[in-house]
Amino acid sequence: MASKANIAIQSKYSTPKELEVESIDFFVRLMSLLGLPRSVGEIYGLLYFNPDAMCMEQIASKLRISIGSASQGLKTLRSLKAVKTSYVPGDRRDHYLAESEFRRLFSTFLKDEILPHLESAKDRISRMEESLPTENEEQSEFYSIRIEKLKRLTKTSGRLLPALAGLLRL
Amino acid sequence: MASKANIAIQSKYSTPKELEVESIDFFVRLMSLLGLPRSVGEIYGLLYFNPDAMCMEQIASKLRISIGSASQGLKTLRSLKAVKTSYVPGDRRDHYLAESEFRRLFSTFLKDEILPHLESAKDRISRMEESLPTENEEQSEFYSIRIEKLKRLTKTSGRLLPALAGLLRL
DNA sequence: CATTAATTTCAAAAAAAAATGAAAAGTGCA
DNA sequence: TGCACTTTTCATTTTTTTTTGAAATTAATG
Repeated sequence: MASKANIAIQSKYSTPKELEVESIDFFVRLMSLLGLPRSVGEIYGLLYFNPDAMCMEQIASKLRISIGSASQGLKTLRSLKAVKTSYVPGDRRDHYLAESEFRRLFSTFLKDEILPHLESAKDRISRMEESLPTENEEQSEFYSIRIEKLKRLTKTSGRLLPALAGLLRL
Repeated sequence: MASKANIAIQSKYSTPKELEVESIDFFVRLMSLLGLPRSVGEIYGLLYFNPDAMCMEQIASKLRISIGSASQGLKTLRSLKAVKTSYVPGDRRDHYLAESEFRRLFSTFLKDEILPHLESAKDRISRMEESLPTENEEQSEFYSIRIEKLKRLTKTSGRLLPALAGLLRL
């Protein structure tokens, strides 16, 4: 009980309030651009400027969100490889640090959220080609051209997006 | 009144049902990836494989959505430059065709939805720099490095995204 | 083991986003 | 100008997403 964790044993120094607020704001917006819930942005924003690893309870109470949200949010961030856990001796709780390499975050996001859509898009385009009408010349040309454009779109995206993630050596 | 538009005077031929369904499905997903509502994807998907321009009422009734949704959705698509209007003699209603150059759609989307966020991000980072603590050496170095990474992120994005749109000559 | 602390899960509540449709506004034509 | 048709607007409803918190699960410790 003496090692109860709200006795912050090894705290280096604490994030200036102003910096913390701006950081949370920044990442809430960024994550929401990626379609992720506000709580995920809040957690990442809080961790980003924190020199010390934080446990879930600290995160939830600092952000005034429920432990359910915190747990869910951390799960999302873990799956995006946007946080890492750090071992704190004498404390059995998990402690979290922000992964500050955005490249990892984005490439995981691309792999998990975007590329699967590209895959299913390819299937869908195949099905389109099968249902192409063949009777009328002018008619089938119109549809072919449209389908061709969709193919180019998916092909280009499939090449460009991963390249993009690679370029992001931040 | 004789020119009532459901008498489809100049209809070339009609989209095969299967193609239409797949197209709507495709674009509903794509638009939702961009954070746009389902109705916007439905409308664009319907227009994409339609050789003839359609008026709002036709779109709404074909998709079984309200005219309010149709109006809103077309407004969004117009602002993205994803549809063009075409004049139909003897009919005063607006008629819509899909703009099949995706490049335009994406570059408008970037300009309208992403770049403004990048702008405000720059401001936010400036504010962060102002609230950087200066007392402690090690401390301020940690924060500086983090801020530096945010700067690189916004700078890289600001250069990469427009380039991306340019590459998309589909 | 049994206990207690930490975390996850998930049904219900709250909040946010989207769709509806009727009323208001706009538009062209006689 | 006035009428009839078309489109937009927006308060309300519906749907979807997110959050909450209590219960269930998991895991460490004495």
